[in-house]
Amino acid sequence: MLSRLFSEVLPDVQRLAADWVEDNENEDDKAKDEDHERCHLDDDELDEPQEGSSRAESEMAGDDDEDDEAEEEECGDENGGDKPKKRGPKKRKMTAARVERSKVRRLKANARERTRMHDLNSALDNLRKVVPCYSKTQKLSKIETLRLAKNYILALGEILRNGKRPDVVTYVQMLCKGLSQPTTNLVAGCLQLNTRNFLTEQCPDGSRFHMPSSPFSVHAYSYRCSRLSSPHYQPGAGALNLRGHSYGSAYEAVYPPGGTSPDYSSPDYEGQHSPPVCLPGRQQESSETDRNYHYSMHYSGLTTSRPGHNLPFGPSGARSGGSHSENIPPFHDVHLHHDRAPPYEDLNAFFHN
DNA sequence: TAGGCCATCTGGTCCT
DNA sequence: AGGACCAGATGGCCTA
Repeated sequence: MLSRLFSEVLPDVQRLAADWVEDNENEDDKAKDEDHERCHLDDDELDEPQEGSSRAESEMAGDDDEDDEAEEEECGDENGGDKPKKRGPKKRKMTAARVERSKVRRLKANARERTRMHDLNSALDNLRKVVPCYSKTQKLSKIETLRLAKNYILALGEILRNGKRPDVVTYVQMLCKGLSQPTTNLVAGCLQLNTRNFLTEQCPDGSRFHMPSSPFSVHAYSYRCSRLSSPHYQPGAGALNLRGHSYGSAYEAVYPPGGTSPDYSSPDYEGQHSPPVCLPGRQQESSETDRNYHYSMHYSGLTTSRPGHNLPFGPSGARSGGSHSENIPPFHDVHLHHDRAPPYEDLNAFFHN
C-alpha cells in the first residue's frame, strides 16, 4: 500500500527532485570545478591510485594498484632496514594526488548523498500533503508523517472493507494509533473533534480517555504545540491519550458555537483539499506566517470507482450499524483490482456533508 | 540545559 | 568502478 502511495506521488517527487537537482547542480558543478581547479586533476588523473586514510579509501584506490606499482617501488623502502617488514599488503604512501583524488571522490559522494536525501525529503513532503493534516509552516516530523500515513491507509482500508462511515472519534482513533500526543492533538484538531465527545470515547483497549482539564473548549480550543513531537512523547503509550496539558500548539481550531460539526461554510474554507479547520492560533500574533497556517483534512469524502455507487455514510458521523454494502468489495479485492487508490478528491469532504 | 529533529558527512556494503 | 543505499556520528536549531 505504502509503495503504491509512493508510486502515485512519485511523478511529483521526481519533478520536484529534478527541479531541486537542477537548482543545485550548478552549485555542485561549481564546487566540483573548484575542486578540479584546485587539484589540477582531470578524470584520468582522478583514476590515479591513492592511499586512503581508512580501509575504505584504500579499497577505493585498490583498482589502481598496478598503475601505482612503480610508485610503490619508489617509496617502498622508506622504513629502511632497521624495522622489520610487516606482512600483508603493502602500505602505500599517501601521495598528494591520492589525497586529492580521495577528497574529490568523497565530495562527489557527499553531493550524491545530499541529493538522495533531498529527494527523500521531497517524497516525504508529498506524503505530508496527502495525509489528513498538512501545513506548510508546521510540518509533521518524518517519523510522524510515516506513522500517520500508515494509519491513514489502514483507516481507509477499514472503511472500504466495512463499507460504512466511521464516526469522527473512531476515525481519529484509527489515525492516531502510535502517534505522539502533540500529533494526536493536531489530528484531532484538524478533524474538528470536540473533545467532549472525543475524550469520553472508549480506547481501543476498552479503557476510557480521561482528561481532567481539557485544553479544548466547547467552542474553541487553543493548544500550543510549537513542535509536534515533544519530549513527552512516549511511543506505544497508547493513542489518543490526551492529557490536560498544553503541548504548545500554534494552531487554533474554532468550532461553531455550541456545535460539534465543522463549519465548512466558513470563509476560511480553501477548497476541497484544504479546509482550514485549524486557524492560526498563536495568541497575540497575527503575522503573515501565522495567516498562512493551513491545515487540510483529506479524509472527508469517499466514493467507490463504481458509477452511481456511494458508500452509505451517515451525515451525522454516527456509525450506520449493519449497513455494510455488499456492493463494496472486500478491501483486498479493492487492493488487487484497482491500480489506484480512490482519488484524493473523492476522499475529501468525507466529513463535509 | 536536555531532548527532539534535522542536515550533512562518512565509511561500509551491495548491485549493476 | 561507480553509484545507491544504509547507518552511525556530529553539530546546529528549537522548544520545554
